[in-house]
Amino acid sequence: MKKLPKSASIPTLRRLPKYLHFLQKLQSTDEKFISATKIANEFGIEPILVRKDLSTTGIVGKPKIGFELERLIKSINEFLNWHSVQNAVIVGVGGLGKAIMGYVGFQDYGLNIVAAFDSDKTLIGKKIKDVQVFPINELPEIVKSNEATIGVITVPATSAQFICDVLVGSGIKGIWNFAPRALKVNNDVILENAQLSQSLAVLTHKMVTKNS
Amino acid sequence: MKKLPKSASIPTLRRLPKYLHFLQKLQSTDEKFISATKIANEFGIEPILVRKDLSTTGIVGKPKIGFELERLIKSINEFLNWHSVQNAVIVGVGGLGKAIMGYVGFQDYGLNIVAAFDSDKTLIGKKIKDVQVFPINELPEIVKSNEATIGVITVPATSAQFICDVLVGSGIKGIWNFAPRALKVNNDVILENAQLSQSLAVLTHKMVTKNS
DNA sequence: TAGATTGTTAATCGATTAACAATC
DNA sequence: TAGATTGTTAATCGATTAACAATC
Repeated sequence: MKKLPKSASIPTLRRLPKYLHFLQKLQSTDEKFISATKIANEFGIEPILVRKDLSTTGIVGKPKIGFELERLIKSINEFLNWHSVQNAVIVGVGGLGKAIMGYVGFQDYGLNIVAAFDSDKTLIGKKIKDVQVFPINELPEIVKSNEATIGVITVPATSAQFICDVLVGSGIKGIWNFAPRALKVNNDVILENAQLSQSLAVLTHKMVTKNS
Repeated sequence: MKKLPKSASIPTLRRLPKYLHFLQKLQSTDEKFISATKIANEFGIEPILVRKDLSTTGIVGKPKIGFELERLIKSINEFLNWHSVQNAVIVGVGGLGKAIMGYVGFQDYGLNIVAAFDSDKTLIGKKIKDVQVFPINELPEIVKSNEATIGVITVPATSAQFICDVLVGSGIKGIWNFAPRALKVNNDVILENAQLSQSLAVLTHKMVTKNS
């Protein structure tokens, strides 16, 4: 029986994809092992922090040698559940929605966008990078028939909560919210906010205070 | 003499925009005051955490009444430096680049994108939502003549470091990096990573472990 | 006045860092 | 063997939470 992964802190979860990108880049070289020290140097952080993060994923390294590259990549991918494909739908085919629909990199994260939805009739029936746009009223049926588990919200703030409710009502288990609005969901649904403003706030504030 | 804002923790900086969105929504009602308790309830967090965050921005509230809505919004905006306009350039006019160029909401964050750059000759000279696309070799001149301070990187991972170096060499003070690659910058340049994978990792991992 | 809320000070909690034995 | 690196245990640091006097 496969044991369930323990949960990790949010800072750890946010660092793991960074490591993964670096490790995948290394795959094109002929390195077979990588040490936590080398990873830490790449990101300017402490080696012990990398060791802790990696051990959270369940991997065991070899003293003096480090971690086997292939196994480490596999361990992180499995820990994040990126090794299995999750079907997702996206609601809101504006600029950001189109960008997400067209981003092939999500395949690396196991995210498979099976359908898009929008209230704009001129968009319905069109395809953006192989993903077809449907009217909102077909959402519940399409979510169920595709066994989609993740709903991506890229609608304007004013309709975000309504769309969220439709998604959750259709059986969606995880909401990835890009709309600048706080959403309310049941306890059994995971909500992750991905507003660009959060990241921009860190940048602009640090720029002002860097000399104080 | 205006005193420089103290620096805040990253968790605080990431929460402030959320409060701001909520407060701006409240502006359309006739509420003039808001308490930290009400804000906390909106986001399901502790009131004392909101009070600490708000006091970091320098605002002082009134016992029993709360915070004056207008002044609170102003205080957060000034703390994040969103009240003054920062000129920015964006490099990489792919899906995500176009989405960011077309997002009018950045005006609320004081971000003014003055020019875009791409190596694709078929894009050069075109305009996406009033932002013109230029060749990379014109970047230093345009950054300087516009006094741009922020560089947004939406190019593929393989060219991200090269573009970053060009931006920093042109005098850019803050890098907002969307490319899935670790970048190296000088100490006097602020780097903020905004990879979608960071946020997705939190979502997908939590979905797997929610019952453990 | 009584109740609600602020802001300060102290306590707790959790994440990061340090120390070090084990080991390839 | 000696040096480098892992993984465990303990210490430190910083963020969150609790307690409570001040006050509109």
